[in-house]
Amino acid sequence: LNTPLKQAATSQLVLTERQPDCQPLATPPKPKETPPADPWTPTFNLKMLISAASPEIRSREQRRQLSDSSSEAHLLGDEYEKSQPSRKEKSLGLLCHKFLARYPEYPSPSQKSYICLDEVTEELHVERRRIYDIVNVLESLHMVSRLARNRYVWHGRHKLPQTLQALKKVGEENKYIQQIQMIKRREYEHEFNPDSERNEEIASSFGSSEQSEMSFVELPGVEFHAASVNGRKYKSLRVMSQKFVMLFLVSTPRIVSLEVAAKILIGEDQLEDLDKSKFKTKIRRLYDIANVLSSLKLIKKVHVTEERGRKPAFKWTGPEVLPNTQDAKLEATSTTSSPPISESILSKEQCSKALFPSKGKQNFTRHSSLIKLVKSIENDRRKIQSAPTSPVKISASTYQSLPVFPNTIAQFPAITKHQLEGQSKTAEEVQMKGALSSPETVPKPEPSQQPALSQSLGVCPASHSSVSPVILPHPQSGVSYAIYLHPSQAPTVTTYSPGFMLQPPPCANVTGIKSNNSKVLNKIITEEGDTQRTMDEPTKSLAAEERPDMKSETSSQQCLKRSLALQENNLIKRCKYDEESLDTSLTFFPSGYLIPLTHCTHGNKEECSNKEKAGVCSLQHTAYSSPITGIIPMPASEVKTVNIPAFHITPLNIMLSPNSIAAAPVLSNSCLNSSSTSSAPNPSSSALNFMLQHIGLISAGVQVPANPVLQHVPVSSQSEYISHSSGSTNVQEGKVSKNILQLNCGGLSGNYSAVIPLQQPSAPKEPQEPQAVTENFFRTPGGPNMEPSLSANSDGTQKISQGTLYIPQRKLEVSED
DNA sequence: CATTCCCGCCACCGG
DNA sequence: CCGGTGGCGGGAATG
Repeated sequence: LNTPLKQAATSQLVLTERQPDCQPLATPPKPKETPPADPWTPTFNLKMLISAASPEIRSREQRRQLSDSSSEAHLLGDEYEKSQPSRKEKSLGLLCHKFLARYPEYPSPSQKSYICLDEVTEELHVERRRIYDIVNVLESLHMVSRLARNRYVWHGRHKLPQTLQALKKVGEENKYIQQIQMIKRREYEHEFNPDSERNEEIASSFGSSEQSEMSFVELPGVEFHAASVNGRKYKSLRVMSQKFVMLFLVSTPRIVSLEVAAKILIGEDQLEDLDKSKFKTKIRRLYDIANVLSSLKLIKKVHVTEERGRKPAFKWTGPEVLPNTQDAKLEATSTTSSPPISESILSKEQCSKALFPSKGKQNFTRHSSLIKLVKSIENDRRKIQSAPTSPVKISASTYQSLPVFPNTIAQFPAITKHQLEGQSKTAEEVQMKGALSSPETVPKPEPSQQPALSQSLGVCPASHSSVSPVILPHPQSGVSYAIYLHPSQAPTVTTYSPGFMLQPPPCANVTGIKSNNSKVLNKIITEEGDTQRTMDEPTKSLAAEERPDMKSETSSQQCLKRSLALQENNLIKRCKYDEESLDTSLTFFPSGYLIPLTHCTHGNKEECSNKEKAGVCSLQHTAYSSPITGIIPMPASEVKTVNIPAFHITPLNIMLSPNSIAAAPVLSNSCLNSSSTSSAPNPSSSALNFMLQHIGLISAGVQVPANPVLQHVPVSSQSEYISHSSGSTNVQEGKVSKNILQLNCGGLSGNYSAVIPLQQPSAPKEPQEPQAVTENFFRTPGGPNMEPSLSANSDGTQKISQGTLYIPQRKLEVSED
């Protein structure tokens, strides 16, 4: 009752009036007509321009609000009122566009532009509150920073790359990937037993999250308003926004569903209440944030369709984040206590401020952090003991080879070279380093000085390491890698992937592995929004999906829908596991193509598990291996067929006892941590794809169509095309032995074989099987070498040799509305 | 009905 | 104490 209905009534009126004359027909009610330009604002043209960018939303806009009150009298009478204030016109997204239009994306450093909230609100005709929403998220990306009351400085996108890099790093440090996995898994389980709460809530508690709690990620170069940012109980938007972004940067297909995001964000601070209302609120906030991010074109809305229906999600469309190679270098140089060099622009004072935010007050506020830490430890322990059988999927995608402007393949080489040589490079690139670590998370306040800083990289939050049981230093060394592709068992397998999957990427710098897991991945993504999407998105192409077989019905329908896929999979289909395997763990059953890559030179740069300091980390590796060339093709002979581990492999050496299933999750965590810490590049599917293209195995044009359906490209043709174009590659045959299907294919650089384990019908879900540990060993160069004890598995099957890159297949369906 | 998310109350906070 | 901030959630608009 307190909220005035305000204009609602009027608008309603207008609406109703309008409808009749508009179009009685079923045709979409949405008014297409563009409003006659009628500038009433200096910025009008700008707006128009902007709105042009966003197809949907245009429409006659303004007028109304202020102007009409007076004219309302007469206007009201007749409905020629085309002005339909419509909600969209007031959307945060549009507002944000307008806002952004006022400032240059890349303002010249010399002249800073300031933002005065009062002016903005006035010019844009919005309530202040809304501007805060926008500014807050911009602030979280360091695109603006607050100077004082009502005053902000506009930085534009200059800092964006660094920010993203920083966020990514932090995201990796938190175990977001795992958390996501966990959530999905739980969800999955719930599907079948709705009510049984089970003690699984165990799983529910996310693994820790602890650290980084409420910390706002700062950049060294960013000037921040004194105490403000760190100082108070910054409940959210800013932080939430950063975390949201982190989720994108960390998850492999760069798609995050609202639901998952909300859960994670909630879980992070207070795993206690899983309130429903809280969830709703979170979602609301996420929409707010998403709208702004969308305006920035960093993300776009999509829908993921799983068996359960489609859920709103967002896809990252922003720049990929580079591995911070140079970062490392910098780090090395600047390791010591001396202030970070970073960019010239920033002042030392500022840096220090950032690093050592004043008082520990916040620490107290965040009292919970300690508690959480403890909890997380407990959790871990529990997990170890009772971990679900299902393997955890981890995607270590630390490494993004692609710079910001991916599309052009042509650029690639150039860029690479640039990276290799250009040590110094632009200021922008350089600065990244440290400061990210959130000081406050650490239980005890750090006194002063040096440490924190630079280390973004090196320093692993103690908390993590302490918690995770198994942390192995991860040494580095050349290792051979294999790409393990998971053929989807699903009827609708994506066709194309297999085609190129088989090819050994000669020079990919692939190191990561990902294991997929359950249904989590099965989904269809529907994009909505701008139609004008260019070919790009290598990522999409690689996206893989794996699906549990069950539910074939639905999937089958989908299959029909998209005609593709069927055939090609014959081969693959065989691999499909029987239905019963649906139990989560099985889903994963490893099946796929194993592609041996070869040495991966790049080591992880530093993995400073504990002892090492950033400085120590060896960067050299990265230095010489170009992002793309990290791997040297290895002759087939050398390749050993390996069993697919349920898990993913990370550059760490991990040993698992065969039977400790529980260990899996834990391991992954530890892996993650370590991997995250290290800047070691992990392959990302996009990178791979990219690489393949680059190499010529796949033609750019062929690239997996973002939306097969839309494009109507028959799968078969596609695959053919691919194989032809690539020429050298083709799958020759597969033979099944035991439960392994082996494929051999000739590649440019030799023959490779792929192994696809088949599930034995009789085989009961073996709890243990998945756990097979995977590991690849890297020998520590100098130090004690970690002894790759692969032997982890007792039965021969379980072992995996070196790194394996597992790429789950997913069917992506993109459709825009 | 579900999804999206605008609006603005009102608690805070910093000055 | 005041006005800028910005959590937060109702419920309207839209799908």
